[in-house]
Amino acid sequence: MSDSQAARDGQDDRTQAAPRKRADARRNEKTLLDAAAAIFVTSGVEAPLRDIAARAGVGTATIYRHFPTRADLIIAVYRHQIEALVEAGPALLAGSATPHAALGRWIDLFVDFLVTKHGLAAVLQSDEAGFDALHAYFLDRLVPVCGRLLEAAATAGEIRSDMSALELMRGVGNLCIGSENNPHYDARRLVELLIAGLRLPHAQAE
Amino acid sequence: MSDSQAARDGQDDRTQAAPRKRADARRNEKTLLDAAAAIFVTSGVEAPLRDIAARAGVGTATIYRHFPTRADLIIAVYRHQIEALVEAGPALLAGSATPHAALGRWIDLFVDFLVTKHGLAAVLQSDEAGFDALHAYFLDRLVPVCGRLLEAAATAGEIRSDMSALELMRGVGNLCIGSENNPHYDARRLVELLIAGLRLPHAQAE
DNA sequence: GAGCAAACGGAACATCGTCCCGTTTGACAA
DNA sequence: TTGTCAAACGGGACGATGTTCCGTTTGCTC
Repeated sequence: MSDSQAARDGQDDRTQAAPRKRADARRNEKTLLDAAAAIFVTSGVEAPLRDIAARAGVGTATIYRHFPTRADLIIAVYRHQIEALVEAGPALLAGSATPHAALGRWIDLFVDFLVTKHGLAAVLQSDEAGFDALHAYFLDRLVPVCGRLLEAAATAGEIRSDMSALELMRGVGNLCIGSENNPHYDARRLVELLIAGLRLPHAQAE
Repeated sequence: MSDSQAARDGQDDRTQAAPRKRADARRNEKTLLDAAAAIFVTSGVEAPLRDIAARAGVGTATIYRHFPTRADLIIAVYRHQIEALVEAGPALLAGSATPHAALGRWIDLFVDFLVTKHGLAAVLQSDEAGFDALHAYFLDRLVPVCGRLLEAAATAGEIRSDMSALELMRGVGNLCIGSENNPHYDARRLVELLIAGLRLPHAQAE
């Protein structure tokens, strides 16, 4: 639907239809998204807006100007993080020692993203259709990226090749359920074990 | 841990071990539970404590004295409502025109209870074990009561007899998911239809 | 570089959770 | 029954957070 379309060529929509924002406004929006993503990871999606504004170095009103409700902010961060994950895939593959190392780092970023994703689910309880659209968009964008990382690692003989990207991402997602504010459950560690478990016995240490 | 133990033999702990509370304290606790249950139904489990205190006719500090955290209050209301549902079953059966009418009214009370139950799930995200214990307690207590209502209605020839209490309660529970603060989804109406759908064609109007 | 509208920052305000403290009240013994 | 005291109470104070307002700044355009 229009959601996925808007998401795909988002910037075109904005620079095309809208009367073009001022440069500082565009800069602040991006700064806010980065700040919010970082704060969400450490403090959850219910973190005080003051904290986010402070990290971004802007006033609280600026957040309201760009994102009228918290749901708007979370959705924007969600899209922002998906784009970041899409770009991070090839970059990590090119910049890491081995494909498996790249996969591990990408999954780590993916775990960060899941905080936002789960927060989004909590915020969008009432909007089943909207959430489904965002979920479909998330799958469309990230499954291929994860698939390419898996494929590269499998081709290099580092990991077993019978694991689909969808299956892996579901597994990671499930490991992270209910891990917020729970000191007795370290999802990230378990995810690390899962990724480590993908390795084939004869693979070299990275 | 102690939570699950308290869940199993809750009242015994209180009347047995504790040095017996003052009469006004016991009275206020009960009043608070009733008030909170009512407020939860209309405003959800996140309702301001002031509202609950006001309805109960007590000060806000009194809530903290009885229930240090909101989770404690929700858990206590949860137990309180379960006991109320257990007692309501036979009472409705005795006082209603037909078993089917009693079943309908009981399910209506059950829907009220689900607001608390779902709120409890949200609050106890981190305490998987504690929630499981409370969930098991809920099933232990209510499935037989609902079963007796179903049985009575089936024996009276009012409803089909191939519906288990567990299945019905699950269905009702699922109908009520995500219905909070959602103006486009009237769970109670759907539940009514479900209960109406139980009737056998030849059953007399109640 | 001058003017204007857009955008900004931070303080003011409103709401809610939490805690404290002076007062009231129920329980129990004399 | 009455006196005593700890338990319980009410409500206001306080801190944290969401939201809005307004004077100031900043980036576009001519």
